[in-house]
Amino acid sequence: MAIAAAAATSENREKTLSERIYNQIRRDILSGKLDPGLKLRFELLRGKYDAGTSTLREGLTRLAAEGLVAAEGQRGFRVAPVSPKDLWDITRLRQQLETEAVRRSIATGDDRWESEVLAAYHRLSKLRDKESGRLMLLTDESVERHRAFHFSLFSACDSQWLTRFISMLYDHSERYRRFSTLHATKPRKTDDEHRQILEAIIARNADLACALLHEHLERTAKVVSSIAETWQSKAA
Amino acid sequence: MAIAAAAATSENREKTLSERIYNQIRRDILSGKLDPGLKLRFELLRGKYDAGTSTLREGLTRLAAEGLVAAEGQRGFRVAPVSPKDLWDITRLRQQLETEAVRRSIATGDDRWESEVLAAYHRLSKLRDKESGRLMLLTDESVERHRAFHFSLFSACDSQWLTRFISMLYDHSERYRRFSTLHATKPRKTDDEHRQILEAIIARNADLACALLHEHLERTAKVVSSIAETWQSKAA
DNA sequence: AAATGACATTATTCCGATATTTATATAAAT
DNA sequence: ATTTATATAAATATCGGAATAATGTCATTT
Repeated sequence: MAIAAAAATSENREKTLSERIYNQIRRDILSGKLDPGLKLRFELLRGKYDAGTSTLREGLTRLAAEGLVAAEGQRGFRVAPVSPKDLWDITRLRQQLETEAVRRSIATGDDRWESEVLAAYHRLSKLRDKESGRLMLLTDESVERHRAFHFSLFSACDSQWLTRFISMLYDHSERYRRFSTLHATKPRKTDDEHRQILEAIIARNADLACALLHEHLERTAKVVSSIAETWQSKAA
Repeated sequence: MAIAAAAATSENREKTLSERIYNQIRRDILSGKLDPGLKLRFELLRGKYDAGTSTLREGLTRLAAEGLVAAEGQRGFRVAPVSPKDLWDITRLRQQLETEAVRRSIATGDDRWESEVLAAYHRLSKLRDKESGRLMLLTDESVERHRAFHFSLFSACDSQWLTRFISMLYDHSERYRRFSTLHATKPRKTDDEHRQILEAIIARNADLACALLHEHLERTAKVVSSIAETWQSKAA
């Protein structure tokens, strides 16, 4: 079910060129291929993404509404800058919104939901590297499974707006995470944290699950911001 | 300060045609001039707003990202539909986000912030109709002052993301409120509620202020949804 | 009733021309 | 040398129309 939904969003949704362009640029920003603060000139983009200016503007405008690119009056677009303050702002809100969503999920979710969480965790934990035994966090596949796990935690929450906001924040976090992981020296072991959250969910212990999730997000942000010395230069 | 900021957003920001178009259509949707579910054909819009298709698409795309218009693959755009469920979804989130923002404001706000809240309330309460003594809620001026008051409550909260989300939800709420007020028989007296919130803020009583705000939003939503029988037809 | 196919409508996209604005380089002045 | 002014270049913003593709309509056929 979750897999089908993921496939639907990445293929069925891309009916128009505009959608494709939007997703392409989006991916390139989230993956760090386009550095924060980078000026996005149309001449360049037209060649790179093979589309007309109108179509490009549409994609960029949409990304601007999401906060992934910054648009200034008559001065074009640039990749949204990053900053520690922004990271912590995002993290604080994620903590509040995601724990709220988890609570709602636990309150209304059924067995099917539980099994979905379990399945999502299973798919995520299967991503260990054969040799090192560590999770591989930067492949497209693992990024997708990581996202799927986190979202499964509150997939039983039926608030469209809550899900939407969480989704926006998650994507921004993901950019920070990827960006920092590129510069990281030693990877963190997140699997334990994920499993603990899973167990709390299955046990229907909302308080525990939320505390663990809260802490999980806190730690992630700490790791990311600890490698943030190099940011300032790029953001400028 | 708040007035200057408001003027800046409505004039300085409108450097490009795209901005103007976006704001115009936005206003027309929020004010109910464009009914929920209405198909937005380019042929029509080009005449109505005097702009080319590229520019219009840009505006509509932006509005779609905000949720004020619905965009479907190759089937164009339409004004976002309304539903009781959506209203309550929005209301629940507003209650949570705005109370959080108020708490943060009370925690960090200084005297200047307090006086801003007071001033905003004063400007709002001055809007009573000379004859009936009731608040006039549908003029542009009163809509703006009402918004200014609500946002002053947490203007000392420095979270960009929180403010942004609240802003999005507020606008959607406003559409519901306007829409229902058009069909309302007897207007509600909200002035007392506003004043009570103000007093709790000045007293720095966070719990009380949040409880009052929570209740205020609850009542507003109840009034709006009670006049919602006519919705379904329009949304279709 | 369901399926087919022709036709009109609409959405999407690109392109080239133009106006406007911003950025840059050069020269003049203090 | 720093500032100011001016000329030049570069980039953005916009339009309008043409080409393409998808969708919707409706009569006809099965």
